[in-house]
Amino acid sequence: MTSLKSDFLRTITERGYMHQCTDLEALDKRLTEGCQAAYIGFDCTAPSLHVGSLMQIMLLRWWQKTGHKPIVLMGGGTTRIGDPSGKDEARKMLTDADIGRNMDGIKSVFGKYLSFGAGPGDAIMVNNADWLDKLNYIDFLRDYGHHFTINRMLTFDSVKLRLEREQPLTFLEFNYMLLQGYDFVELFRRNKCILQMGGSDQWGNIINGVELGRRADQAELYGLTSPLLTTSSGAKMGKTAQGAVWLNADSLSAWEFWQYWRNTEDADVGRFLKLFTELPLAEIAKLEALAGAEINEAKKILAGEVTRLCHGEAAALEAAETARKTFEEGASDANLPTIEIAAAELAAGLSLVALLVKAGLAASNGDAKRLIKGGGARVNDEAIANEGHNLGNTDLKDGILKLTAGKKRHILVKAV
RNA sequence: GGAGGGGUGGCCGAGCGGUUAAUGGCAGCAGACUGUAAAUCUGCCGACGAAAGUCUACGGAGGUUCGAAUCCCCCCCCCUCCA
Repeated sequence: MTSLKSDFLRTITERGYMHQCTDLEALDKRLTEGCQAAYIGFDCTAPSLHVGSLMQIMLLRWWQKTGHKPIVLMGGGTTRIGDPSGKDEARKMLTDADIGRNMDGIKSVFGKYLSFGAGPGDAIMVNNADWLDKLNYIDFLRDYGHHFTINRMLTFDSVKLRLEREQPLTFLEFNYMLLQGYDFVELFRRNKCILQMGGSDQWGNIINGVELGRRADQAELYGLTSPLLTTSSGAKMGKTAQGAVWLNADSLSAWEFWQYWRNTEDADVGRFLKLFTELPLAEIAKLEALAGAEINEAKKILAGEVTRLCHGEAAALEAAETARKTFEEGASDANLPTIEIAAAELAAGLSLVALLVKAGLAASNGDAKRLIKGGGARVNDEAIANEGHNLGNTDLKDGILKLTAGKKRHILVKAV
């Protein structure tokens, strides 16, 4: 591995992005011969990407930083089919309108990580609906179908696992890999794209593209995957109680995003610093060596760096400061998530249960009661164990009341 | 088309006429211990209701019964084998 000559491969190997590569040596050589194009495809299944895609985004960023051209492929066409990779069941069909909306939401995040333009090293964004939607069924089968054997397709995990688990796999989904394979060939033809990257669950799909390129165009294409990320305790990356850790600020606030990284498990700090920040490796080595409570400093740096990339410097600093005041001083900070309620409603006496629900700290009245009964509810940092507790104007301090559920979830309630 | 096996709460998976809002596990929430970590231990874990209680839930629709997730009929869906 130390023999790698290209900046890109050396960097991503050192930092832990590398899982599998179709031909590491040949790709390494290609990359030393000047600017190349590579792509990663993104499904349009939700209005925002989440941290599960962050490693892929960082790969494209390193790709560009090391002198190459990134292509962001929006799966406007393939999302109409649905990738069966790693899934036990077909996803419900998304309408074209949903896909369009999702794509609009997803697009915005790339501008923060990549520099787009018309120059040779500038990133571009393409939508595979542009070519997939126009495909003619019979033509496609005749031109490309004969390059794929069912025998081979059945050996890919996305298909094999479904069959082994006796879960249905529809013909629609079965076709997905052909289309993704065709995407690669299309991007090779259009943009001289020679590399497709993706998560390890995309290996089969990527291989199909590489092989199709060789068979159809005698092209030498490459594939590279990143490892599936789990936390040290085995959980899939990017899930919290509230759901996925979204990258778009309107899906998840910068504050919550910062908090997610701040709460990284000790054992993951070094790994995450390498993958999700651009700090030099020497500095990361020092940070991850911190023992005991000191590693919290490394977590703050991690949170700050990742948030800065995704949400900007100002948001990152603000989140850090809010966290400092809230957790280290035990004070309130005006930048904590805030909801507003009518002053009259509070003056008339409002139950703590109702307010917890209103603030989103409890899912239902029953949930709120359980929270209170369990000793997890606090008003202005004072624990309240009485389920029937009522709040009034006297609970306001400068027109604001601090509501807390558990140790970490704080909401400011502002009477207006 | 034929034969057999299935569809249970976010997931896995018991139950197979009442005491079953439905065992158990996972996930989740809260508390304790800590460092806004992990592990561990404890409690909670359908909705509404102050409560009594009411409602919703075991693929869908009917039926039998005092009473059904459990029995019967029809329908839908999935899996396996056969044609």
